[in-house]
Amino acid sequence: MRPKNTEKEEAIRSIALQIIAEQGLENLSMQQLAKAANISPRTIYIKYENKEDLLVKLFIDVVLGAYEKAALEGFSEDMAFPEGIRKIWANTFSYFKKNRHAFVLMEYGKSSPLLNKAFRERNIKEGSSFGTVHRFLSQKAKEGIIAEYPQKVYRALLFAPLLDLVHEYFEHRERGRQIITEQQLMACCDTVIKGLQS
Amino acid sequence: MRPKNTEKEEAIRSIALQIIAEQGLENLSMQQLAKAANISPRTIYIKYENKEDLLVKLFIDVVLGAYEKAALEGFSEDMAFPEGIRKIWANTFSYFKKNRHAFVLMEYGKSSPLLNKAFRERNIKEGSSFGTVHRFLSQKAKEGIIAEYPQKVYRALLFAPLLDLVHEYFEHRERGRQIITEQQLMACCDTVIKGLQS
DNA sequence: AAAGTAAGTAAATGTTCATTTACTTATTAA
DNA sequence: TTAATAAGTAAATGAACATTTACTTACTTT
Repeated sequence: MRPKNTEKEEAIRSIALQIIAEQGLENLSMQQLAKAANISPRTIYIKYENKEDLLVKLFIDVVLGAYEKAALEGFSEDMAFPEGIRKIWANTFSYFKKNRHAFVLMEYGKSSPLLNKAFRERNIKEGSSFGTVHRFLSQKAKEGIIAEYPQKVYRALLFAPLLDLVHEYFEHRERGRQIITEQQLMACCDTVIKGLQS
Repeated sequence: MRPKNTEKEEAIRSIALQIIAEQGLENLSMQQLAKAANISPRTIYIKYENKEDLLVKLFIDVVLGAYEKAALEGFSEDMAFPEGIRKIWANTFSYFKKNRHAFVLMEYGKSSPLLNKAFRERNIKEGSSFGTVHRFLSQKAKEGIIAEYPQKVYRALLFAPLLDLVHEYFEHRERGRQIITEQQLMACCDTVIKGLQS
């Protein structure tokens, strides 16, 4: 049996992300993707059932999976509250700085019904994606270190500003202006931490 | 001269938003839109140059314009810091609760390169969209009421969690669970305010 | 009341889409 | 070394796409 060429699979994935980042999810076509990856359209269908399957796998496995792993690198539930949050912020910023294309598909996850649904279904199957962070926050709340809120509220307070600043970072970087520095980002992180601490 | 039928224009806009919210921007087609609005495809082209023109006008005029107006209803630059921020949060929540379709296109504004570009160009033309809020925050920083940060950081801290919670609100509402209440939202708002205050 | 005109329609245009068909190639296991 | 088989290709398929053409309708102005 002839073995799969993993180089081609990798090309499909990275070029798909590139097209999505540059032209938008709404302008990605299978034929264009095949052409850009220098393969036949049929080859994509050997590796993915159809276009939706490709998009969902790109989003869940390549983008979300890799991001979550990177975000939690060196994080542990027994860290102090500010220490743990700062670790995740720093990890996230440094990961996406090197992976802009992944970040754009991540943002589509908020708007596209297809990706939204895939995200929900994954969370039901595998439990909440950030189980470790969930426990970390519950523990700190129980200890009285931070105010008691639903997890959704923690997530909004702690991570929404972070992702917004990553977006801003790219917005500026693409235009040759260098505005958001790691220092500013971490100052913002401390502000969020301060708001939550009792 | 036969006058334009504004009912038809309104139908195009509201049905386009509905299709985008339910099937995604990537699945909106001009023919489907015409059919759903009970008009000929040609009629859309009387009112809009092409598909991109329609999307940009929907995003900028209908969605962003209406939202910004609603968000600033009753807001004034001389309000106290917590009072002003709470007003914008309450306005935003109550506006989007009644306009879910608009919120979805708003979220696409973060990911879609076309809408992103349109947003940037509008801000250059008309000045920052939230000029009033910009001045409000600068003033509070000058008075030493809040820490000094770039406007981008204020925006990330003050509004990103709000939009994230609106997203969560719909996620729950669509599934028959009623989790995020106005009370929880405003508690979250107070946490953000507390973090920023010196 | 009738001429002028923009709004509106139905149907068609050529293009591009996702996906498949019919075939070739490369690799492994016997 | 060759039979078996999955990986891969080039080209085709029919559907759906954005947009236009050729025409009709309805309103205003005179």
